[in-house]
Amino acid sequence: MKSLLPKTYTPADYEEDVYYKWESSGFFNPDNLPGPRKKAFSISLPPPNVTGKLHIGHAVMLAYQDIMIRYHRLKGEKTLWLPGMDHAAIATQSVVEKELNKEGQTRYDLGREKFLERVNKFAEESKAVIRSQIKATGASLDWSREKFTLDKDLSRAVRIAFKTMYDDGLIYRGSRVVNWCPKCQSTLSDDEVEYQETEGKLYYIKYGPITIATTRPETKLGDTGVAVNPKDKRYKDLIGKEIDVNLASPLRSSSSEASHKIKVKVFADRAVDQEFGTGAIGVTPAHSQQDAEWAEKYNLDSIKIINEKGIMTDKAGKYQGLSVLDCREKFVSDLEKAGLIEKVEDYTNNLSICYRCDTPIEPLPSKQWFVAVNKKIPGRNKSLKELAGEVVKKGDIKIIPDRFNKTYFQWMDNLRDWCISRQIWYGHRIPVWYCLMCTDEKNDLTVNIKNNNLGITAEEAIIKRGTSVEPIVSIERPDKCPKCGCKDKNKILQDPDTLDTWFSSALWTFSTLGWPASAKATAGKPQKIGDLKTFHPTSVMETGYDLIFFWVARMIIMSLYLLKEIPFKTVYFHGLVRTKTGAKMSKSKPETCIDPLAMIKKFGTDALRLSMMVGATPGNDVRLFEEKIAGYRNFVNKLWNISRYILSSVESIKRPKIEDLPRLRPLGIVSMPTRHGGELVAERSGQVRSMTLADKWILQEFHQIVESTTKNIEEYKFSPAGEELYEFTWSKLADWYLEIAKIEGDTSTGSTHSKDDILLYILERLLILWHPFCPYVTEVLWDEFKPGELLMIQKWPCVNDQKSAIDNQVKKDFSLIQKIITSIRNTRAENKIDPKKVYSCLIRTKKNMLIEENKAVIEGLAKVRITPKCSGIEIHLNEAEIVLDIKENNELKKNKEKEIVNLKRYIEIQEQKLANQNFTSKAPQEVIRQEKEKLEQARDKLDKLLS
RNA sequence: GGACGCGUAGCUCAGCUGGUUAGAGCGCUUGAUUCACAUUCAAGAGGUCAGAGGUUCGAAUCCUCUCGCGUCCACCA
Repeated sequence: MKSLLPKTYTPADYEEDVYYKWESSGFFNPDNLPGPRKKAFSISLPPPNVTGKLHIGHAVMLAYQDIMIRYHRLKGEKTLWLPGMDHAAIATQSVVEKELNKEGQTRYDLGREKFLERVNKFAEESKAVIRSQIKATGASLDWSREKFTLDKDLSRAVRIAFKTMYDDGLIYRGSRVVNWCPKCQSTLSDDEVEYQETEGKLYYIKYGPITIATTRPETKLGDTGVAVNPKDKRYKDLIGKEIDVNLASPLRSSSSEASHKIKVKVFADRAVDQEFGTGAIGVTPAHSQQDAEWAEKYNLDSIKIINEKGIMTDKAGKYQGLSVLDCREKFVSDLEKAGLIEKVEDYTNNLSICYRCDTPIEPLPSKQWFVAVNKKIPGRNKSLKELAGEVVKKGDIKIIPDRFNKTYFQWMDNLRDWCISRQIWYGHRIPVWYCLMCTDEKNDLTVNIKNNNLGITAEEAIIKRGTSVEPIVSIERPDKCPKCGCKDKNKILQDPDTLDTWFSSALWTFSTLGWPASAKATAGKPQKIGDLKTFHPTSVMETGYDLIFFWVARMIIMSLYLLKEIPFKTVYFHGLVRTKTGAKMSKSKPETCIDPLAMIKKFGTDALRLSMMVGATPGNDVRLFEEKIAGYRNFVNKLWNISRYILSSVESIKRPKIEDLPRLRPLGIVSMPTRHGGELVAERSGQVRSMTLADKWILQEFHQIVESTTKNIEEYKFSPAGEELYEFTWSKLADWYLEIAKIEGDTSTGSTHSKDDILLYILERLLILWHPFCPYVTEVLWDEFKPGELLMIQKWPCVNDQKSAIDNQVKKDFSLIQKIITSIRNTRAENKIDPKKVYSCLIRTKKNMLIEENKAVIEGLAKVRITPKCSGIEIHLNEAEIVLDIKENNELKKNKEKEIVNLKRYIEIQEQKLANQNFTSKAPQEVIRQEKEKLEQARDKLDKLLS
């Protein structure tokens, strides 16, 4: 054995070297793993955004996934964990824009090309930072397969996906009211809109014969209708009529500028709530999705009065050029002057805001690209939505915890067409081109250039907003216009927009495995080759429940559509990390955030990982704080010292080199206890010796923990797995067995019960069991144990049924020994006697042999000397009576009285229970037997206490 | 408005396919400590399992309602 390990484990001294050792071994790559490994196990890492650094949420997901990956690798499976990062379009672009702003510039100053260079540079730097931070968490990712959503091949996958969908009619360009963020200068999908309760006003405005109520008076300048409920008697006569409304006073000023006349059509729709406001709603088709739907249904005009910058357009008359809020103020004041405001109430409304920048969303009409989710897919007679709902309903994809099934279905059922075009520069540019020679507007290139402040060329602006330009959808830039044959590159322009970042993320499980090159298109299911064939569908998708809609649902949609198979078999949702008081950790309040890297530095990666896993239930949030992490740091140190003790004790008693010790069996087969002439024995170099009760007990407990850990991990019960292993390691192995081993295994006193083989046998396998949870410390210890070997590719222990059968007698007997020891210790402590003194002690029991066999253990651990005769304090256990040679003090007497009262009460309860005929006739025999036994034991004990 | 989660020891949480005198870690109290570990060891105190009904021989666990906390979805203009 090498030099002794230090007393305390200092993670920072080892972790980097260990990771280097793992990575350079090549075993993160499944192709290099030893053995046949027929079964594959794969996880695609949810790609972190290249926006900065790792946060605690990443650490959680990495921990869960690494546990699964390491477990399956140890199980002998072909295990792939594929890393990558997401370009995170808007998020990344806005980080860089902020940097630019600090330098006094905007992206428009740089221009598209220069700006993208800058973002790419930032992304590359960010990737390097994140990569090293991920490594710090111990994640055993196959870096040779690392991907980035903007990689060449992945970008091509995106374009192919787009074209395939376009050709199938599942992607279309349409003019609709979209969610527009005036700050990001882009559309957002419905899922990217968040809601915030805001104190506002509800204005009652006189609309000719009708009064309407609104929270956004300025939009009334674009009203073309008034909606009422069909049952509402107040407005019955007006339904179907068109009314003229003048939204300013003609009295004060005679100039036409001062008045704003609109024509509104009154219609009835059941969706209108009669109770709200006046029961009449001004309808603004251009600036509300709901109103736009009505406009289509009731054939209303749409007047765009707010532009992309949040400024009133020329259609707003004299308010043109004002910001929305300025316009509201001015307009309300004008209305007031004109006497058109009936009243103003305080009102709390749910303001829609951008999930990235919290800016209020401005719904406005725009020509954008959409994914049609309700349209039947040609040849499949199902829509994307139906496809994605089905696989979860049928159970092809299992969601853990299953309550998220409901969330999933609800979202899927209500899903509307997905707006995928974004007006930002960073991302996958839409694979669509337009031929200027084919458009009627080719002569209008100079028109409206002044209004173009979107940072795109005038040509692009016209193309994008134009109506008559035929899109050319193509995977690569077309050489010529398929329609007119024009070959002039300057006349064939690409759509300036980019795709929603979630569009590329939706392809993640397969675009990273070589799709589409690795999937030959055939009439039926695409034929897969290479990695795609081996690793897709992936085994598990592990992510936070906050991504269920953004990402998980969309991956399911895309995989089913493009590959005709599910992207993953199981979805495991972990909870979000919160502070000790349950508050959300938010980037805007750095003081609330736990920095995973700081914790790793302070307590070690293993401790951080355990603190995030143990005590957490799937889908429920976890509260994390330093004391908790420190607790697991202590545990890791305990494991360290257990190993240190075992390894050094083996050496100290002059064991031969570890290699020379009898190998019980090759790893992977637990074979320790064998029956030999009816007696459990250890096999060692042909020599047979009997095992003590403690030996049998710890081996039995160990085999149970091998089984339960395996089962727990297989069933995604990571927290119970960790808890049970923790309990075994600390309470059973360290606190009991090691202490006993010190006594029984002390060969210097003539004992013949050397524990070396059992200790090494357990330690070897225990390190493997712990490895998925705390990879670093176990690997360091393994190296001390078996220098030159790598723990991460050992074989996971398994137990065959026969060997793991529980011998209840062993359990009972050992439990009695424990109780005897504990009760003596307890009595000693309560009587405040000399802790060092060895007292005489008499044990009366039917199991004399048992006491005799474990005499040394009892004497050693309870600090007593067992004698045939003794008087003093009596301790009454169910199966034994103990007399300790010490004088009783008052405190103990009080305790005794208390115990008598408790026992009497308990006996009464048990008697009543057993006297109840309903109980005895209906409860199972086994339960009745147990209850009777408990009653008997309680009575015995009471008798003894009273005697 | 709809759906979901949570409310168990001072704190953070397990347990919840019904049957233990309800568990863990931290904290607290008492004591120990060359001999693996003070990031330790031994012992202890501390809970009418949010409340009220119900089902059952039996409920922390199943059902109903109430209260409190939180989340998601929809959205009223």
